[in-house]
Amino acid sequence: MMTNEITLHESLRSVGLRVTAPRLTVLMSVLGEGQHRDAEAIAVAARKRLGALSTQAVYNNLHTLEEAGLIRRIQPSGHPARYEARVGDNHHHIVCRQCGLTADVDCTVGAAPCLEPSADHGFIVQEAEVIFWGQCPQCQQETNLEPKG
Amino acid sequence: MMTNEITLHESLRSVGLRVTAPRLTVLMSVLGEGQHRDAEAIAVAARKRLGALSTQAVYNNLHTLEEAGLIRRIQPSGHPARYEARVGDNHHHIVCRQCGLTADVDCTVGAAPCLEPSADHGFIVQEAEVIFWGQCPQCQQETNLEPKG
DNA sequence: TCGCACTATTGACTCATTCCAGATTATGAG
DNA sequence: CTCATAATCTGGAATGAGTCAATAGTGCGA
Repeated sequence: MMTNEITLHESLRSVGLRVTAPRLTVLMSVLGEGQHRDAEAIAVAARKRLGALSTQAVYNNLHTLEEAGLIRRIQPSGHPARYEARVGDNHHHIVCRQCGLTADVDCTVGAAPCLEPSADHGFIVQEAEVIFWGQCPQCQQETNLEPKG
Repeated sequence: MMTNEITLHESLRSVGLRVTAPRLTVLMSVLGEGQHRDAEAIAVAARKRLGALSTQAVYNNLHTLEEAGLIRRIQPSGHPARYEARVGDNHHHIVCRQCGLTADVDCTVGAAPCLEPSADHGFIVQEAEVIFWGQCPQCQQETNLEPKG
């Protein structure tokens, strides 16, 4: 706990960011249990520790931390943006169409597979993003319980 | 023109949809020039032909047409949803981070590449979506014109 | 031709996120 | 340690994309 906090403190400083209670807490909330949380969930978690925290501060810090490369944002179609701690490795995500639950997926192919589009239309390609769409275990159960589809 | 309209009329009927002027026009606007347009652009294009059309009707029809499989929706992170006509083949998209311009990309690998995630976490995987992020030619130029990055 | 289920319209409303202006505060220089 | 200041936080208003709900209108099969 304490140790962890000191470590986070250092990683903030190492990327040239000021260390504030809100920032530290937001970072902890992204890194902590229940990965791939959205801004709202992160705000709730952070407020639980700080007592109070403005929504704006949550968004500010999420952006700042993302720009600094400490966290990563994923925004699945039709769901609010989610944030995760794993950065640097290129893994993908599987998202539940119903509830938006998101999980990590390591690509079987190992190396980034189709990151070289055939025709790039003159675009400079910076990054490839792969999202698997499906249904999470929880929603599968709920669907099965209903008599009609 | 006329011929085209008759064809669209038939394809609507073939999927069991009623043919109304708004619906036909929205479909034409998605299919027409300037692919990958967002709802707003489609509404503008449709109004140009019809004189008037409610935003709601545009959204209703986009959903209806998508459910019927006549058009496809893509929603790149941070940009409004875009619609395209190509359906059935599995191609991907390259999106400009700055302006959101979207283009089609056929994957070099041919068959869908990494569509089999290693660990699915109990998810039922329905579909894989690949988005390439980059910078379109237009925005490249504008970036180069600015002295500072 | 008629009726009704499907569509369109209008306007209010939600949700995630951003903008703004003023109050606080972390941090480096002295 | 103290101060100045630029970065950060707060509260509230605003935005933009999209949805909901009720009423009016219409395509199309009988």
